[in-house]
Amino acid sequence: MADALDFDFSSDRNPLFRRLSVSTLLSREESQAISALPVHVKNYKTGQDLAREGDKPTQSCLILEGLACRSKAVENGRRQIFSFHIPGDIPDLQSLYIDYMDHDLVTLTASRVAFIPHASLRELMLNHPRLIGALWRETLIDAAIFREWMVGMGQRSGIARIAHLLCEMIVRLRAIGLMEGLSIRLSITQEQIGDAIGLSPVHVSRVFKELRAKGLIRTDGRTLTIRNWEGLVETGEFDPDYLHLRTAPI
Amino acid sequence: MADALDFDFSSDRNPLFRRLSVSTLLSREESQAISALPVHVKNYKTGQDLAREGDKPTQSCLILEGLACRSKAVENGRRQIFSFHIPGDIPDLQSLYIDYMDHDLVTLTASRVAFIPHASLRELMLNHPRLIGALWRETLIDAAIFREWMVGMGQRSGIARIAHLLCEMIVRLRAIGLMEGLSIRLSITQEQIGDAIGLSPVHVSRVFKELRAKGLIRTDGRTLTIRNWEGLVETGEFDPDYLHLRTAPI
DNA sequence: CGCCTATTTGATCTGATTCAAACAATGTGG
DNA sequence: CCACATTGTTTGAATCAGATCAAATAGGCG
Repeated sequence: MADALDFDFSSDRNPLFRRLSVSTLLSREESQAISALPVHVKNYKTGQDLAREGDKPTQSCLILEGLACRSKAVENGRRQIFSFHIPGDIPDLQSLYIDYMDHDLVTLTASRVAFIPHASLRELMLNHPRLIGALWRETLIDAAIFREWMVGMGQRSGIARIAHLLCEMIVRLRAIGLMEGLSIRLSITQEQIGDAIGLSPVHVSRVFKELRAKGLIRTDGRTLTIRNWEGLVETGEFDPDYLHLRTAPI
Repeated sequence: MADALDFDFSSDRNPLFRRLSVSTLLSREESQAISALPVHVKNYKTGQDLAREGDKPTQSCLILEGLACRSKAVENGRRQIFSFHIPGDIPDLQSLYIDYMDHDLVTLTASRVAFIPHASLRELMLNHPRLIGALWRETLIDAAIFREWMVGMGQRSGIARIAHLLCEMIVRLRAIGLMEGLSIRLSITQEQIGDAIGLSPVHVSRVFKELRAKGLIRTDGRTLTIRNWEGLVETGEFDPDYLHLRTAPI
């Protein structure tokens, strides 16, 4: 973006416009209506709550910069992470039609987030019915990703699950221009990866070692570099269709 | 229903009306519009496909009788079941805004299913905007259930997962009047339970033995009887909020 | 009845957890 | 800028939950 401190919400640079454009060809009027949405941008540090279990949000948020996750704490001090959210994602769009949050939404890095009142989104959809489908679809893709994670947790081995998650993050980050060459900045700890796919942090570490040993990836701090994409895809039994992104092959 | 061979789609007996009424108080007009939807009822035997991975459905279906599940086959001959669907459920409502099926929808018992064209549903929502939220919400609850299953697969022990699933089925069946006393007819094989929560059929059997030994349930063929609801809830760490059903306590 | 499909039980094996400790990286205040 | 604290990663050893393999029962049903 032009300026790190401010966002350009004008028509075709608007992050929401860009997001919905992936699936839906938007008209000038629709695009302008989106740009006219009243947004409220806020900065967050690592580990801050964007929404908490039990909240009844009156607005949804759009990640502009940074990384967030949705998670739920469980009895024994454990927690399950349901999804990681990168710029362009609208992680709590569901709150538009589900009264209260049944999970938390937390930043994982310093982040910049735009909030859009539910009332404005509802009005937008009433005036531009095609946007109903475009937004609804976002929540459906969300569910499709959940299903894919369920397949992993239910049926795949540890190494396949991690390889799959890495493939997913690579494809998604690449789609929004956040891959540099063959590297992504994966701002997630191994413990968080474990919370997401149901493995202990210790085992995540061992699996990473194995992925490195097999020559599939290289890690340098939090930077992840692909060494063998085909191999990674095969190991993770990864098929990007469920992301509904329609990107070029790597 | 009055007649086993036919369904009453008139206003307040209409299964879709009843379903949406759980969350939304519907007006007379809305109710009539729902009743006026062109539906096409069809009977199925056990194990038939209602939709297949790769399909591009032009209608959504509503389960009237019987039981269905959504599942996805994986490489090694395994499969993951994502959800079980009981009468009143609209298991493929997502196909309204997601072009192709990324999983299968299959009957698990003889079933009776009503199909509603997507075009009619879209028109219904355009004429009655409040129904947008009512229907969208159904897909969001769907995702909420996925999240809860993810918690189970990622964080809970085998016995907790099965207890949780049993609690879920009990609460859902009870909500539609399919619990008799403290018993439900659970028309699911132990193997299918295993496919749903990521356990081998052998282990499912052992866990059932344990649940019986603990005096939590009784099984008689496919009939499941609650012996200790509190205990079952505690074992499964079950909190029905995620179902968004608002039913009386058992 | 006899076939086919579920469930149960036993024995063995293994992927992943847990506990523990060392090590590396990152951040913080003096 | 260094010393120190904190957080994340790695490695080893012991253990365990659940998988796998194999075979015996038990139910449904044409």
